[in-house]
Amino acid sequence: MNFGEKITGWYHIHKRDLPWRKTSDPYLIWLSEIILQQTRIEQGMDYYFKFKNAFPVVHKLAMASEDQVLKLWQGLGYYTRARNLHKAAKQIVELHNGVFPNNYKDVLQLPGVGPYTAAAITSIAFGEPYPVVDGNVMRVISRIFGIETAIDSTDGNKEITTLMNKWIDKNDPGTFNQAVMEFGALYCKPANPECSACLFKEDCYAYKNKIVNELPRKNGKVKTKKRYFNYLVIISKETNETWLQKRTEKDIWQNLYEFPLLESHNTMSEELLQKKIDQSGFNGQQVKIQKTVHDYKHILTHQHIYARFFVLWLTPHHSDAFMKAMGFKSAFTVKIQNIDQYGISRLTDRYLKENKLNEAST
DNA sequence: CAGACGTGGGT
DNA sequence: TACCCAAGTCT
Repeated sequence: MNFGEKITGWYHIHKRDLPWRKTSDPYLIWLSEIILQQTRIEQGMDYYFKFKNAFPVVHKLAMASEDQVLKLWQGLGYYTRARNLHKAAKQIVELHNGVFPNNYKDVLQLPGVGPYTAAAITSIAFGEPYPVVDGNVMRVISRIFGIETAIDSTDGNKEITTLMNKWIDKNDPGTFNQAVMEFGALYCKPANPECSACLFKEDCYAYKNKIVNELPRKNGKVKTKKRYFNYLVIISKETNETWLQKRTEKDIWQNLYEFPLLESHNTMSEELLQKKIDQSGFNGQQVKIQKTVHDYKHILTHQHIYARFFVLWLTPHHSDAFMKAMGFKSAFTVKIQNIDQYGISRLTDRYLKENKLNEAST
């Protein structure tokens, strides 16, 4: 069986018409690859166009601020990708004179670019013979060739890479790579694969042995943690302002903005918050919890966040003292109508969309 | 090398 | 509901 010929033949007939397949610009191919890491095409598509429009060339991206890049990335998740994208653009301008590097070794040096992405970019844009090994490829190869080694192990990855190296078309590695991925996305899917219509029916180890649903094998899974986020939505009606702060810790949503946050080990009641305020040294009489918006359960891969938003009304003068007493050192005021200029998480975005801050009087 | 890191869709 | 997973990388 000539796997390479068969799968590229299939690809020429079945491939989807995707925007980043219409270009040979390594910058745009890189952009699409970063956006598509761990992300479905339907989910990343809009972002590809947004970034392409805002930053048509790498130089423009390098000139932007990180805040601008994160704002545009808002809602896509895995925000490290956005920060690295920006960092890499600056690096290309400074180290490569604004010209996108044209070989595997140099591309691999860019922040946010690992073995998969470097292989994808250089094979597609420059015809370098490096095989891609992503989730699709691991699934397709492990099923057809019967790799039973766990794919989330070093050995498993190595076995897949060896087979891809064996079959890659040195004359057109980009097409071969995309063919395997496309086949994994459209036919050899994780659940309910199209085995009855599959051109590898006669060859596929998993199909012949009736273990399609057991391959690829995987080892580990991680436990999910519960976290309790208590946001303080502080409203100064006199100035139409609220307070925000930037998440600078090495944690989720790094460098995005949010309301001042009190994280706790358990649910925080209004009474408990009131108590914390009293204990802060701030005169608790001057602040009243107007309302509490709770029941926001925000689900991340390995974290369940139970969030509630306490709405507090304070005069500008009192809110200043309040923030100081409560220990929010880096928080700052912002006009309510300007909040949408800040990059925020889906959770904060959802709250904002469902609650009008300046109509909090009811 | 195990654990982090988002979001949304499917079963 | 809970769990899986999607064109991975970094620490």
